[in-house]
Amino acid sequence: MDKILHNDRIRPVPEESGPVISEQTIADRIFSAVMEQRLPPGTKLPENVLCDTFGVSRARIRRALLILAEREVVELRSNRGAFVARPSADEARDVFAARRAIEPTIMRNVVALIEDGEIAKLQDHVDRETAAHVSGKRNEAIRLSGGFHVRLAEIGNNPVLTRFVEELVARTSLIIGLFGSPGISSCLDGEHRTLIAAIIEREADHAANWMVEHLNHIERDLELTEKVDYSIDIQTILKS
Amino acid sequence: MDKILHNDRIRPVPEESGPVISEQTIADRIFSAVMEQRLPPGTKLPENVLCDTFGVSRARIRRALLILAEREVVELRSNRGAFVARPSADEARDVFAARRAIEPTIMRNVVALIEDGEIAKLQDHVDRETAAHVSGKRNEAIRLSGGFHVRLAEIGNNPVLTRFVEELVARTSLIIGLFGSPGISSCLDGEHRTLIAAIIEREADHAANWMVEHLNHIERDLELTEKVDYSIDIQTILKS
DNA sequence: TAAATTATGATTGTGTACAATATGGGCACG
DNA sequence: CGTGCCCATATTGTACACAATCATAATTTA
Repeated sequence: MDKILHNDRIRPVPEESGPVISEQTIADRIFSAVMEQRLPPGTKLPENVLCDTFGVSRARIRRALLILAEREVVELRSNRGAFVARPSADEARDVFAARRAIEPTIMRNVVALIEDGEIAKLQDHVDRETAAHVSGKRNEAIRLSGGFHVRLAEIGNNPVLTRFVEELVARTSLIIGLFGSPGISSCLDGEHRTLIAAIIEREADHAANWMVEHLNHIERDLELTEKVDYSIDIQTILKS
Repeated sequence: MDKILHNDRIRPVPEESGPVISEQTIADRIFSAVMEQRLPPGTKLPENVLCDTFGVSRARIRRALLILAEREVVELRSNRGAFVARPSADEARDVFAARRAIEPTIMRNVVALIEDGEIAKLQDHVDRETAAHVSGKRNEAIRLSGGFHVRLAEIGNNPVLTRFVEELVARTSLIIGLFGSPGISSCLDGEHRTLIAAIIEREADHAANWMVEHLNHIERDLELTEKVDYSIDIQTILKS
């Protein structure tokens, strides 16, 4: 298990990548792994393994884990360690509600601010999404799909909202991993194209409304029933 | 300076308050102090002072500071320590834009979910705001004013959005401290009453629009020009 | 006298060692 | 044979001490 985590889920950092590696970098790498569903919800993240993986001391790993806990993608249980978060169905609904609150605004900002070069890049991005889909590269497809929303947030040019969206997109990956049906996600890149079309036409209202619809569709394709892992809940309940 | 920080800005934790004090508690206390403008922007937060203040080891203080840095209310400068954040004018605009994206949604949720008892409590809250205003208790007034928005978020019953609002309200306190004219804030509790009126009438659109207006008014009363603190910038620029 | 430079002190960053706690297996007992 | 208890082990939490870095002040020189 540890070996698998070490060798596969988080790739060891290359030796030539600078003398030290910051906790921010470590957090980002784990964050990316979560976003790409290489680290499934509930995965234990032992400090030793992460120390070996990144070649740093425990102190730095602990800071990285604390950063991730603040972003709600990692759960720190006292004296038990760090785990990739397992959002509940309620949390999932809250995450989507939050995205519906924020991302329409981002679409309006994008329509107001985007330049032609950026539009071409967005279309490129969606092309890569489609390519990943048809060639069955699931991780790649998931990464690009979330990255599209983050990219829009960046174009929207509000770092505060961008940070929120980054967090929400990562949590959405966890949610899809927990509540998603495996085959459903094949329609997402199509909707992304619809969003781009609205952007091109500079139709802020259309763009905002399509974003809400898009998020609704993603949420609707989930099975948001409490698949409680009883082995965990019994433990937690009985201890308290 | 350190003595002032120790004795006044952050009250020493009472001795009887349990054997240990968690980093979350420490972070919350500093967070509250920032929100109440007891800790002005740019204030240095030396680790050993905080150790003495809270009676804990440096390790815990460092974790608390990292939590606060993630919430963007504290800035960690490498090898120089922790400082209360000094938002730029651009950041200030972004914070208000983010609030305009999120808080109208919260108002809609409030209108949909609030119960009569909660309405009475909200009115109580605003009464206390007014009382603090007329009696000149500036800190109290600021705390209650921000707390009103957080309270609404809690009633909105979406913990994800609530956390975002908590952060944005705290950063708004810093922004008002930096860019606000001292006497302006006397109209806020009046607008809060308008918001409550819209909630009572269950007019979701009104409530949402009034929230946007309210946030616009707060932002408009600021002087969002870059008041660069040259003493700081000169240092940073000349060294690099 | 003023500016530059070095030296000193204080503060932060980091690694290591130890203590506390939870997990899992073995053992006794019902 | 199943259940409860206890001990060994592994992992996390915490404190301490040392190293690195930066700010301040004194000193020297032009």
